[in-house]
Amino acid sequence: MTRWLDDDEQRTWRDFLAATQLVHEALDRQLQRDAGMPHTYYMILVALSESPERRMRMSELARRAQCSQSRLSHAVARLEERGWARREPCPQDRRGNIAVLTEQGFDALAAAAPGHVEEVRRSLFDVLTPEQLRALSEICGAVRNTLEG
Amino acid sequence: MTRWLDDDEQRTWRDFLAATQLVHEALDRQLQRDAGMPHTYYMILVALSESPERRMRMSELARRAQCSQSRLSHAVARLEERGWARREPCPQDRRGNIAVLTEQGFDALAAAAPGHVEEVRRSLFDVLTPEQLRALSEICGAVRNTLEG
DNA sequence: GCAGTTTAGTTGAACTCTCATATACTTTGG
DNA sequence: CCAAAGTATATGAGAGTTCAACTAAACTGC
Repeated sequence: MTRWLDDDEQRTWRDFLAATQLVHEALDRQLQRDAGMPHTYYMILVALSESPERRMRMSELARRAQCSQSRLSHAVARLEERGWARREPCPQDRRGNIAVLTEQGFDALAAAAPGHVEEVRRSLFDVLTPEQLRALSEICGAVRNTLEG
Repeated sequence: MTRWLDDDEQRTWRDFLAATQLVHEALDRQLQRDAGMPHTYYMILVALSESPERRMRMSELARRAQCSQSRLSHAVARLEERGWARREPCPQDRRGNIAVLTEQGFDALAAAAPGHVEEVRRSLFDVLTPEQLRALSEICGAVRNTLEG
C-alpha cells in the first residue's frame, strides 16, 4: 500500500534534507556567534521592527515570525530579560498582550542584520543561478500555499 | 557596504524559510505523534539499517545521519535506553565505538516508515510538479555541494 | 443573563541541542 | 621510544522547543 520513494525521489529527498539543514545551521551559527541570538529571536525582532510603532499582538507576532504561541511566549520572556522587548496589556482585549520592541532591541537587530544578510547570501543566493532562484521561489511558494492553510 | 536583499530576494528568502520550516515541522510532528521519535532518531535508525550488519562507527554514523557528534552521542544514549540500539567497543581502534541497531530498533523503524513516507509525499512530493522536483533536486544538490565541503 | 465554548496567552516539565570541556587512545616527529 | 599533536567519543551545563495543562477573558445562543 505504501508508495515508497524510488531512487530518484530518495536522492531528491535526502538532498533536500541535507541542503535545508545546512542552510539553517549556517544561519543559526552565524547569528549565535556574531549577535548572540538564535534565529527565532531574529525573526521576532524583524517582525516587530516592521510593524507600525514596532508593536504587535502576540498571536499576530507568532504568525509573522512563524512560530508557535508557546515558543513565542518563552522567547519574548527572554527578550524582555535582555531589555530588547517589553509587554503591554491590550486595551481593546484584556486577554491580549502587545509585544513592543525597545530601542535596545532595535539596536541589537540593526547590529545583527548586516552579518546575517551576508550569511544568507553566502549560504543560498550566491550558490544558485538566477534561474534556479526563480525556480526555488516558485517551489517554496507552492509548498507554503499548500501547507500553510 | 552590505548587499541587502531586494524585494524579490526578500520574498524568495521568506518563502524559503517558511516552506522548509513547514516541511520539517510536519515531519517532526508526524513522527513524534505516530512513532514517538524525533526526526533525528529516525535518520539515525535509517542510517544504521542501511549499513551491512546494521552497525556503524559513531563518527561515520554522524556523517550519514547528518548530525553533530555530540548530538549523535546523546541520541544513541537515548536509543540504548529504549533498547533500539547498543554500543560495542571497536576492536581495531580502542577509542572507537560501534553503534548497533537491535531487532527492536529495526522493528520500530519498520513500524514508523510507512507513515513517514506518506508524510514526506504529502508535504513535498505531492505538492510539486515533476519539473519542479527536478529543479529542486538540482538546487539542493548545488547547495549541498557548496556548503558541505 | 448565564452556561458552554472559543480565543489569548502563560507556564512547567520533559526533552533535545549546542558548546565547551574532559578522557582515552593513536599517530607523528625527532 | 617518547613527548606532542591529533582523533574518537562522552559528558554536563545552559538554552531552546514542545506538549499538555491552566487561567482569564470574550463570544454564543437560548
